[in-house]
Amino acid sequence: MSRVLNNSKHVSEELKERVLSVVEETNFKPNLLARGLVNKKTNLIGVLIPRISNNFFSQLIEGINEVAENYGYNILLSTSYNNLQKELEYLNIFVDRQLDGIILAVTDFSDQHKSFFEKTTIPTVFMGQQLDKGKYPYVTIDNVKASCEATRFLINQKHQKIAILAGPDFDIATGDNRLQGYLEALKEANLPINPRWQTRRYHTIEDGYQAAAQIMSQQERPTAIFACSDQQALGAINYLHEHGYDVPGDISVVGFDDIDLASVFKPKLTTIKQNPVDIGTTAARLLIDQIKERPIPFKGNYIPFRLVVRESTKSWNDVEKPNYNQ
Amino acid sequence: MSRVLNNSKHVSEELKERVLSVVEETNFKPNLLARGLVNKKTNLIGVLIPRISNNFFSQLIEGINEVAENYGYNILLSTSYNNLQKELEYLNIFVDRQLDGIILAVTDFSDQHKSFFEKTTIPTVFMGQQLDKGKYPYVTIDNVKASCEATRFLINQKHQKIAILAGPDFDIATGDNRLQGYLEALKEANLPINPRWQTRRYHTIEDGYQAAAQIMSQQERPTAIFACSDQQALGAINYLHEHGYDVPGDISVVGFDDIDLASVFKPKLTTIKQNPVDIGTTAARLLIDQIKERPIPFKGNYIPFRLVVRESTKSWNDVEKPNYNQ
DNA sequence: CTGTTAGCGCGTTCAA
DNA sequence: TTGAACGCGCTAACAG
Repeated sequence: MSRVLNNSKHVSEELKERVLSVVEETNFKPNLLARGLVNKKTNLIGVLIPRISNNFFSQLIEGINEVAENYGYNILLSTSYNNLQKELEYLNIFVDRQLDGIILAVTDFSDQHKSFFEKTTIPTVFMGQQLDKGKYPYVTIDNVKASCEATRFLINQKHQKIAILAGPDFDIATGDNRLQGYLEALKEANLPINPRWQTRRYHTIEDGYQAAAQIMSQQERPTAIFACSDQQALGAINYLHEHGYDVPGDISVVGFDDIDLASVFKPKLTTIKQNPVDIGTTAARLLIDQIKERPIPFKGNYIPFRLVVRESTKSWNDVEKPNYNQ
Repeated sequence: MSRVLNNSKHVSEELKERVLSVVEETNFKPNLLARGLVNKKTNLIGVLIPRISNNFFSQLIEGINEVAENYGYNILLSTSYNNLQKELEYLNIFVDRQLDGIILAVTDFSDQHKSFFEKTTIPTVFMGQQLDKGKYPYVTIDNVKASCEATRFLINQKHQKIAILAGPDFDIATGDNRLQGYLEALKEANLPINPRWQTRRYHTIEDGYQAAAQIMSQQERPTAIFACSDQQALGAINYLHEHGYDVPGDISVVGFDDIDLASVFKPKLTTIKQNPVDIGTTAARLLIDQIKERPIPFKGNYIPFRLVVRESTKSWNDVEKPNYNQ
């Protein structure tokens, strides 16, 4: 029976047919739990992300789902809400449930993470950033480079006073890395670096609004803002509009991600376009390669990005200098 | 051993401690597959939705996840992309994997669905609409009522020519039901019903744009548009802006869902606010009640909604009648 | 109260 | 080539 269903060799045609007809008649379904118990395989991939209701992450999942489906895997989904304890809890659940692999978008990489991944042998792929010096396979865009490019673009547009709304403190990718790219671009152009034009906040509209408020309430104001997420960019623009600034007339704003609505928003957002679905599919393929013990070509897989120039930015040469901007 | 771990009665303190200390030392983890094989329980809930990268659905999942977590369940996530075959495929996988329960957001309810659910005994809760005359437990907002309320609001605003951008043909909730509510409100007010002011399309920005194009290219144009999703509303406004209409100056637009960005968009969207997280938590609780064989009070659970009036609508009395609107 | 054993439904091994 | 027995790791039932 088992031999027929699993396409073993050395089975006579006759027996095969006989078994299959009985299978058909009795509507027999193999018990996947029992099978898993013997095979030590569950055909289940654990996906752990900070939150689902963020377009970026949900698109990652769509990508993962697409290839997982093709290979007969299903997805066990969990969300950490950026909570370290929860994250480790779920990782342990993944182990207990004997999942075949894990795809993970962490923000922070603590010592506890480290010791966890040293202990476990479950194939794992990280998304969103390189971790522990590239010890584990990962898929991401090059955040430093992307951020550098966005900043350079503003510099080419003759902006000299550029603020950045980076991700929260613990977030390496959208915080540290993107801040780094921004600083590199500024240094490269010999522009002054002003710590007061740098904020580290969550990627929400509200936080973007607050960040803009904080930056614009200072004596010296920037002429351009580079927000490390479209959400923060939208929040910032909202603040600017409410306080009488025109975008891009008075201030240019660049976002990050190119969410659905970035091109519908007024003004249409200039932003770095990531392709999260690609990140997801690549991560899933990498994971399945690992599960099947195929050699992995590269630990680090960088997914292309590109700057999409729309209407929220303007060359500083072209704007009539407003008098409230000293 | 088993008795200790499962908190059976009649275990001496001494044995308990002895066992637990060994468990501690050897870092013993029970094999959940073997346990499931015996207990016929997986502590896994299958969630099947049309797509993840839609804020409405991802919030549903967040709600489900929240209560599932509290009860020790994990989520097996699948997406149907509104594809009937895929949907049935996944439902069968859910059965094969012996999930403890299913939460499902279908758009269509075919005969194949029907026969599937007549055969299976897995506890199931539907989200988004009542199905098969309320035979199965479901959680939703009252789409007819909500749509009626939105339309009534426009009527109270003195609009007489009101168009509707409804959901796709096969979609009962955002298509049929919302169209029905719209029609009821019009009849109630003795307003003319114009089939040319009704479209049935997907809930995307692009489709909203196209729908608006279709409606506004006619001889007689409406003065208000009720879009059955914020996405369509945004697309419609985009079209209107591009073609010289002011919103709400020339045309009022009402949306549906109150997505994140509805309040940031210009003009801020008047829309029906659903609470998808509540729908998710309620569905999950209902499902767990069913799994634990607790009696379910109501098959139908209606989650409240409310109309949020912002800036995309205006009383028709207050607008200067433009000459292009005959 | 506790040690032992049967059996959950598979895949695999060992004879035949 | 194939049938039968064994064991995956657990829980439940049965003795003791």
